[in-house]
Amino acid sequence: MVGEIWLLGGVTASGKTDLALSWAENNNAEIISCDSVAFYRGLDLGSAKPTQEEQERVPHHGLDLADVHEVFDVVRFHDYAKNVVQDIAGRGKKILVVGGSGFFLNGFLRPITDGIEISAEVRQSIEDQYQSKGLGSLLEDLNKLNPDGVGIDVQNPVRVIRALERCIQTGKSLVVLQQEFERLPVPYAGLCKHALWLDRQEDELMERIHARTQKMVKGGILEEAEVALRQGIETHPSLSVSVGYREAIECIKNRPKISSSGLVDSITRSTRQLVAKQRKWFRKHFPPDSHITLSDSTPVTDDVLPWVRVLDRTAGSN
RNA sequence: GGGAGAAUAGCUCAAUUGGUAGAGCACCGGUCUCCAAAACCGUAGGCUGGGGGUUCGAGUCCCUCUUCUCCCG
Repeated sequence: MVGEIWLLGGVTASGKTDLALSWAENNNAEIISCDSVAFYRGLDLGSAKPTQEEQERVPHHGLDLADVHEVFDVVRFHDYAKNVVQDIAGRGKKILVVGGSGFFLNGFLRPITDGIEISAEVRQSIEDQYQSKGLGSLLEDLNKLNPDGVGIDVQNPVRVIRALERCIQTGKSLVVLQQEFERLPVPYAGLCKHALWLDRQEDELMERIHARTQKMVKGGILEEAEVALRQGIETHPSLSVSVGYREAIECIKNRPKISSSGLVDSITRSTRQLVAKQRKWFRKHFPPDSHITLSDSTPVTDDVLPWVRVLDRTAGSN
């Protein structure tokens, strides 16, 4: 694959959408949205999905790919993204990936999944064991299969379940699986990769978050959440607790106890928590010096953006 | 004007008959190869509204001041 891919990350409400649109227009690019909520149909307000007009300015991909009762995880996303990237590159255009979902963005830079498919039987039996016998039982099994140690967060059920699934499915120890994982080839090989992430001055960011939340509530996040509830969002483990929808669902269930200003407050708080987590994530996983703090008082032009070229590691090295 | 109750961590509240002040949430920090806007872990935080008294010892009992809530006129 030959072409150029530009990864634009950033915290929520930092101004990714505006910057992405103008950059894409100036640089002959198409946009791939990398937002773990915007993948889903019907979740427009909570994800601050680009409007119809915005989508007409620049071709968009990565939006409205699944229904809320499905799980569109990072594997499915990158299966999809690989094809889209190839298409766009084939048309001779640049690819601008935009989003705040760091884990998904990371999949453009390095392997993040091992490709092991867990059978429904294995998955179900471990889930049943967890429900009936608890985490300790899973840990016992995991320790038996890994006499050399497990090296994972043993207090986190999600981590333990994933690890045990892999050991049972493949018959290999975690150490071996880890070694195999480290030898996986770099994804999107051959593409010239660049990365940048946006932050914004604290006072402006707080204002933008508040404005965004009010727009969300006034625009009808409750109605959106009611539709999503009917479509089964509650069976989705992460969407049902994503920023905006968690609070809206709680509000719907407790009517009329929660006021609209209470809803704005709780969504604002969750958004700030998300921003804090995103900052930590980008600081740790994106290249050093690839970040810029935007401010209304100093508008940026394309030529001052600190894009950092990301060189592929050779397989097996660190 | 009279009566009752309350005052403890940033917030909501705990603290057995008086015995070294705790929790949840928030905040801050950290972990994570497929639920990632998820999940998990950790640190910090209080002269218990002010002042006085009783006691070996007071968040707890007594007096007083301040503030707030409710009730009666």
